[in-house]
Amino acid sequence: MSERASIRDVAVRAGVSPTTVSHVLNNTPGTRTSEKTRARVHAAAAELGYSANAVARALRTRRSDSVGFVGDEIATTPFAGKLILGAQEVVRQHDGVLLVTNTSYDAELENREIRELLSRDIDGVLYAAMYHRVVTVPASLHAAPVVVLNARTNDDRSWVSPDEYAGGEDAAQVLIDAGHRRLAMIGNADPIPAASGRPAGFLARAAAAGIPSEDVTVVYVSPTAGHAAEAAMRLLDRPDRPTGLFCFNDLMAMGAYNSARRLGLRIPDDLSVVGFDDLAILSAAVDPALTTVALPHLEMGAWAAEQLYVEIAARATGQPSPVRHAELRGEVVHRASVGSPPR
Amino acid sequence: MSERASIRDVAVRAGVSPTTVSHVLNNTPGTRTSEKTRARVHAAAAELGYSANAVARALRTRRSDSVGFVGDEIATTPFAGKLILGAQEVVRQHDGVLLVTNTSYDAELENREIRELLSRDIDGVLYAAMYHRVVTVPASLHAAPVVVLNARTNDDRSWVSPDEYAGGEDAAQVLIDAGHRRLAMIGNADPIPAASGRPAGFLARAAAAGIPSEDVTVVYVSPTAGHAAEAAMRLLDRPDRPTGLFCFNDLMAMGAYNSARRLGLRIPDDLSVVGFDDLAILSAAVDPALTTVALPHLEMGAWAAEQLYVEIAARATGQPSPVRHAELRGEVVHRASVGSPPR
DNA sequence: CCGACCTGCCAAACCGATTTACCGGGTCGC
DNA sequence: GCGACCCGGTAAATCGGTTTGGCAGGTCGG
Repeated sequence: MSERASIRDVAVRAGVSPTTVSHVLNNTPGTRTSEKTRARVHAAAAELGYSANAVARALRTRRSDSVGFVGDEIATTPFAGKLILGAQEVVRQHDGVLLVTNTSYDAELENREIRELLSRDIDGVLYAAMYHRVVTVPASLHAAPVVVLNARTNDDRSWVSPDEYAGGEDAAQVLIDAGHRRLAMIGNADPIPAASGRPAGFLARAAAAGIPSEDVTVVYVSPTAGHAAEAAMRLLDRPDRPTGLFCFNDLMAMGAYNSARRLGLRIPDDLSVVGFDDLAILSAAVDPALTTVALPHLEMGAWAAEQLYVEIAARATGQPSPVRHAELRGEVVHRASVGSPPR
Repeated sequence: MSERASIRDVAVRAGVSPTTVSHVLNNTPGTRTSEKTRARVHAAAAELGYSANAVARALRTRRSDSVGFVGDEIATTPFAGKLILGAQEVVRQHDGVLLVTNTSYDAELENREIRELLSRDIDGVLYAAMYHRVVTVPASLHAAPVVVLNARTNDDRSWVSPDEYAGGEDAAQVLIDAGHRRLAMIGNADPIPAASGRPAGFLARAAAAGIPSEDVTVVYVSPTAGHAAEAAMRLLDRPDRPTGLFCFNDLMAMGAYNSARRLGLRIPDDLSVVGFDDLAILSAAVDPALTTVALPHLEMGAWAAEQLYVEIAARATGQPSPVRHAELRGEVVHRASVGSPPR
């Protein structure tokens, strides 16, 4: 273990001082070193398999090349993994490392974790929510660069969230493209951004396609498969039923699937269904596989990490943090639940 | 940012030396300090909101209170989150922090990530697989404490994996308890531990319950919903069909669901189905909700972290690492896909 | 020929903790 | 009354890097 080479070892082997080794290996701007010496240093470092001790460096430079990822729940959705992965790819390019913590919606725990991160001189934090909502960044983070991920905030901080409106538009477009002219949406009655954005986009696109407003229905229910099933039952159990149905999320689409089955409606022959979220495990496994609007988790994670590095760099040069916001559009994943309208 | 109090600030305020502050705050064994002084130090630390800089401490002690979590894929399954969460709870109790990395089954990337972790003086690493298999710990980790998580290894290292045999037993028991006497299993033809363990336990328990061997069938197919559906078709499309069906995993159970539906068999009235994995999103959403054997991810994560800390402590005192192995039993999650056998 | 300036390199300070080694002063035993 | 020992505490070294502030020696312009 302890046989790791230090900068002194490299210096001795190259016949120079540690200062020079540091300058050469870091390409420190404003320093000069002859080509010959540079070569000797590089050779010595390579022979010893030297790589700088990140802890020592962090102590001196007050920069640890590590960023914290504080999430509210990491265990129950596959979303967390995608957010983390997207962020990680960017962090890796910066030779950094991700410190992941989970707060379980527990404010006290969150503060303890944040202290723990701060005591490690992290360069910044990604403050992530597992579903799109409005968060407030804890006061303990006031001094650190922070980007809010998969959420928005009223604090003066950068954030990135899904473009819910565009998602609603895209869902409508899928149905319209398939030829549907009688549409419905089972929405979410909760007061969260997605619950208003998705139907707004859906309605707008339907209107833009010239579908009369009496031919597109939106109902709002509690976001469970059970409530969605009831809503679908009411929506579908009549002769002039919609032929294209957009559900607030994939889980609710499963409720619609069940109701359709009970009513003897085949998907996609009698009814086309579009979901939201792209819970891949679920939507690819059911029969028929569910066409759905994916959430751009990978992209959001990457965007947030990029932005965080921008803010970290700004702070390093003493400039104010450039606050930015983004709403990213998800892609439609075409599977088998959408077809032409009946007859 | 830079207004964080240092140990010197505390020392000045308490009118003592940094040495004493360190002794008091860490309760360093073998040192003596008067009650009065201790009180002053604690008061000063509290007033300044002091907490030690973890980077400086790590540099001096060569112990960073951080452990690496290196996983092969973190984005595609909800398993990763549970493994991480289980580990994290233990790590947190040790005032540590988890550095999460993802290798995407890419050996070169893996080595880069490991170097990155090692350069940060991590205390040990959790080497995690997302599905139970046999792994070999990369050579670059030879000097560090390592516990293999959700996998086993032939290297001389600790590991923890699911008890596949017990899972197979439990699945059989669920069906037997419900009264079934004609059983089948759709197994996995891949050469992985789960593929042999689960059927072995299943068969053993069926035999123990006195079910004649000609009444329990096991077939092995490629682990996809499609292949499982075909297998289910063959298994179920005859009069003496089994009434209780165990599927290698939840995804394959979905295939069986589809075939049952095609054959006009109702679940659980005509056919009872037990899955494996407890992909909660999936199994709770389908109709009927799937009874399944859960994988003990949380518990494995916690076990691995505990064991890692044992090995870290051993190393600190110069003892050899106590290598241990564990196979943890998952719990049966009872939902709605198991009922009494028909008639 | 002198001073200014450049080149190439290094010694020492520093980051913030822990750990080692030691030091006054009081107590105790004899 | 003297050495041994305990008590409560501190100064300085240390971990492994980076950064600051120079310092020889050579070159160049005037």
